[in-house]
Amino acid sequence: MPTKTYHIGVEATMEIIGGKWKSIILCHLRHQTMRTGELSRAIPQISQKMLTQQLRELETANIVSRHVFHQVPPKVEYALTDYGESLSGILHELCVWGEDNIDRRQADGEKITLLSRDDI
Amino acid sequence: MPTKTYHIGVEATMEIIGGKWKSIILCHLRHQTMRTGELSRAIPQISQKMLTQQLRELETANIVSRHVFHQVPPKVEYALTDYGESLSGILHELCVWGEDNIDRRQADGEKITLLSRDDI
DNA sequence: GTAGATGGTTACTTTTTGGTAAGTAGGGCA
DNA sequence: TGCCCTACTTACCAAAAAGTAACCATCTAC
Repeated sequence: MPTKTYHIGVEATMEIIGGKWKSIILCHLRHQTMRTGELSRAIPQISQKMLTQQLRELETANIVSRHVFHQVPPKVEYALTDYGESLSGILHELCVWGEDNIDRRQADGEKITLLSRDDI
Repeated sequence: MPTKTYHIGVEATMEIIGGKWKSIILCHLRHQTMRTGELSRAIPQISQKMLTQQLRELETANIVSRHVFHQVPPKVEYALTDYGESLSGILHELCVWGEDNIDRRQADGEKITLLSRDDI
C-alpha cells in the first residue's frame, strides 16, 4: 500500500479533530462519559447519521471508546480513551479561544450569540 | 440581519482555523513573515487559488496581515497579526500532538511519513 | 518585442461533506 | 396485537470545499 505522507504535524491532528462535528463532540466528552441520546441533546444541530458516523471515526482513531450495554432498549456510552484525554488541554484551549473570539466580534458590533461556555 | 448562533466556543475557533489549509498556513506564519511564493514553496501541495483564498479569509478574520510592496515584480508579505499571535500556542500544540500521533501510528505498523517537524 | 518574474483572478469540474427521511432490531408494556 | 424505546443503518440528494487550468497585469532584462 502507498505510504501516506504528511508535511507537518498539524495535518495529522486536523485529520482527526477537523470537520464540522468532531471537535464539538470531543469537547462534550471531555467532561463526562455520555450516551448517544445525551450527545444528540447536547448538540441539537447534529443529525443521527452524522453523530454515529463521527463517533465511529473517532473510535477508529482510538480517541473515543464505545461501551455497549446489552439491554433493551439499547444503551451505549461514549468516552474519551486515555489517548483521547491527551487532547483535552488542546480542546479546552480551542473552546476558550473561540469564546474570546466571539466576545471580540460582539464588541465589534457583530450579531453573534454563544449559548454556553466551557465551564471546567 | 440574522444573529449567528454558536453553541460552544470551539465552533468559532474551527470556523477560523478549520479546513484543509488554514492551520497549515498559520503554522508556517507562526515562525516568520512570509511572501506568497515562500508560502507556496513551503506548502507544495496547495494551489495558487487555495493559497490566496485562504489567506484572504484569514485576513478577514484579522488573524493574518497582508503587506503589499508596490514593486515590479510584485512583493507581498503575510504575517500573523497581534491577534493571530494569540493562536500561536494552540498551533504549536496541534503540531506537536500530530507529530506524536504519527509516531504512534508508525509504531503501530502504519505506513506513514512526516516530512518535517515543528522545530521551534 | 519577447520572455520571465510575481501575485493574483476566473470559469469550470470533481470530490467531499452534510442533510433528509425512512427503515431495522428486539424486548417492554398496555 | 401493536406501539414505544434506543441506537443505528441505508439510500438518496444538496451544498460546500477543493482541484485544474487558463488567464491578467506590470516592469525588467535580454
